[in-house]
Amino acid sequence: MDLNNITPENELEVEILEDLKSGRSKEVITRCPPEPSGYWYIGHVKAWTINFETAQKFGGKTYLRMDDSNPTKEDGEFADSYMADLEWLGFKPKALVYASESYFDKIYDIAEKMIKNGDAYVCELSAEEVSASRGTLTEPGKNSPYRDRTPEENLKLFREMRDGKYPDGSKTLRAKIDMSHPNINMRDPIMYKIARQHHYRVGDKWCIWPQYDFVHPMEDCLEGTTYSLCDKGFQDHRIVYEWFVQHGWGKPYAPKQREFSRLTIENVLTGKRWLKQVVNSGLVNGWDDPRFPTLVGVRRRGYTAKALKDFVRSVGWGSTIEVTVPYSALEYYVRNDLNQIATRAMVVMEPLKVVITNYQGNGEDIEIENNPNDENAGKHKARFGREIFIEKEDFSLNPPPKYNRLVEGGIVRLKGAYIIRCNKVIYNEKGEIDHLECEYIPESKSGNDTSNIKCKGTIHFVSADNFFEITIRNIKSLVKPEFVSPAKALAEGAKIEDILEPDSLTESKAYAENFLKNAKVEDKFQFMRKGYFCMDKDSTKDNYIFNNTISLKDGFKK
RNA sequence: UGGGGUGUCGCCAAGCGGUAAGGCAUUGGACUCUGACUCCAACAUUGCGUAGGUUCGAAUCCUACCACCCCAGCCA
Repeated sequence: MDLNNITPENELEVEILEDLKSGRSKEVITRCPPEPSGYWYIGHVKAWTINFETAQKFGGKTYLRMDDSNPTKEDGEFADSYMADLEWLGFKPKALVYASESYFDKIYDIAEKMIKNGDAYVCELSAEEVSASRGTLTEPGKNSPYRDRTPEENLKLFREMRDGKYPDGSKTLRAKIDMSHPNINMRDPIMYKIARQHHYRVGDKWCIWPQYDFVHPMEDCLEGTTYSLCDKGFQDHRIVYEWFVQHGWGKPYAPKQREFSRLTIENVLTGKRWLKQVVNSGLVNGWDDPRFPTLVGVRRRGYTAKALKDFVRSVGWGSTIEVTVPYSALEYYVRNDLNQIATRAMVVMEPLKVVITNYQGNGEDIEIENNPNDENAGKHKARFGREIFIEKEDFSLNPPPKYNRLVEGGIVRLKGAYIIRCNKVIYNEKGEIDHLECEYIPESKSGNDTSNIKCKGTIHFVSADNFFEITIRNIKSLVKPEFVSPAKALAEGAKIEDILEPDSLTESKAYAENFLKNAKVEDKFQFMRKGYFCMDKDSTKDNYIFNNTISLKDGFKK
C-alpha cells in the first residue's frame, strides 16, 4: 500500500498517516468491541463504520471482540446476533473473539505482574467505603489503608481471591495510581472484583472479574489494536487507558485511544434500558419491530445498510460529545438508496372503481418499468381493461388549485396505459360516490401515443382482472413528535406510555397488481406515487404484508 | 470551586493567518407517462460565543471573559 496515495479526511487519519510513515504503527488494527448485552441500534453503525472503514482505508483489519467481562449483564443471544448484523452491514471482521475466553488468562497474568511491580494492591474496603474515600469532583480522595501492603502479601491475597477464598464484594484489586489526582478516574481504579456469577461463555471458571478501565486496554494490547476508537464518553478515561498500557503492557507499538461523537437522532428513542421497557410492556412486537431503532428493526422496516452507512458518514466524526441530527437527515439517505434499487409497482390504497364505458375487449397487457433509474431492471406486465381501480384521492369533485388529477369532465393519464376522461360520477343510495364512468382515448396508449393530447397528470391504477389484496403496515414515528429527545424526557420522569404515539403502527388493505405475488421477504418496492415498501416476514401465502418503509417526498402544495 | 471537552447558517460540517466549502432542511423555478428522481437558483452581505489585542490582513495567533456538555459503578 502506497501511503502517498492516501488522502486523510480527518485528524485521526492525519495522525495514522504520520504514525505509519514514522514507523510507530506497522499497520492499522481496530476493533469492534460490543458488550453482548443488547441489540445494536443505529448509533452503533457509526462506531462500527468508523472502526471498519478507517482500518480498510489503510489496508488494515478489524476484530469483532465481545467485551464480555461483566457476567451479570451478558448473554449469548446478543453475541450471536452481532455476526449477522455485521454481515448485513457489509463488514467482515478478521476474526470473532470472546475476551472472556481468549484474554482472561493473560490479563490475569498481567495483573500478577503489576502486583509484583507494585502497581496494584488488594483493597478490603467495602463498595461504600471505596466510594466515600474517592473524594469528590473538587476534593481529593483518601488513600486506602490497604494501599501499602507488600507485593508478596498482595500476590498471596490476590491468588486467594481468584481461588474463591473470599466472599463476593469483600476485596478488590486496585491500581495504585493517585488518590488525589484531579481526574477522578485515576484515583486507584478497581481492576478486579469478586463475584460468583455464571458466565455465558466461561461458565464458573472465574469468581473474579476484570473491570473496564483495566480490561479494555489490555484486550486492545493483546489483540494488537493500534487505534482504539470509542465514543467521547470515554474521553476522560484516556489518561487511565494510557496508564494501564504503560504499566500493564509496557511495550512499544501500544494502542492509542481516540474518540468520536455519539450520534443521536431527534425523536428516536434509544437506550437499552428504555427499549427493554418498551419491549417488555408489549407496546411493540419484539426487538425487531419495524418501528424500533434497532438494526434488526430498521432492517425489517426496509432501511438498507448502505443508507445507514451513507448517513453516518455524512454526519462525520463529530466534535462535541453528542451530535443530534433531525430524522430527515437519515430519511434522505434511505430514499436515496431505495430510489436506486426498489422495484416499481402499482398499488391502490383506497380504491375507487372506474368503468371504461367505451372499452369493449377483454383487457390487454401493458408494461411497467421496474426502475426508471436503472435501465437493466427491465419491465413487467400489468393489465388494463374495462374495469379498473384508481386511488380515491386521485379524483376530486372540488379540486384545489393546481390539482392535476381526475376531475369531472377532465382527463388524466393512467400510468403505462391510456388517457381517460371522466364523464359521469355515479352515486349510491347514501349519496356517496360509487364509481366513475370514463372513456378512454384509444390513440393515447403509452409507447405509441398518436393522440397529441397534453395531459398534466399521471396516476397509478390496478385492473380488476389483475389485482389481489395485500396488507399494508403503516408506520409512524414510535415517539410523539413533540418529544425531540425522548430519552431525556424519560430521564426527567415522563412515562413511556405518554411519549409513545398510540397508533404508530396500523394495518390497512390495499389492491396490488398481481406482479407483487412474486415478492419475497425483505424485497423492496416503490409503490408508485405512494412510497417505499418492504415485504415483512410475517407474510403468508394468503396474506402478503408490506411495511411502509418511508413515503415519497410530496411536492404538491395544497 | 476540580478534571476533561465544545462553541462557524434552523441541523450537521469544512476551514489550521490571506479575505466564510459542502450536505440536510427550507424557498423559488425547470423538467417529468411517479406532483418522485434529476436539474437550476436563493439561503452566514465584514458575520465564525463575547470583549480586547497582535497583524497590511484573523474564524484561524494572544489575553480575558461567557455559555453549554461529560465525569465521583466493585457498568461498559
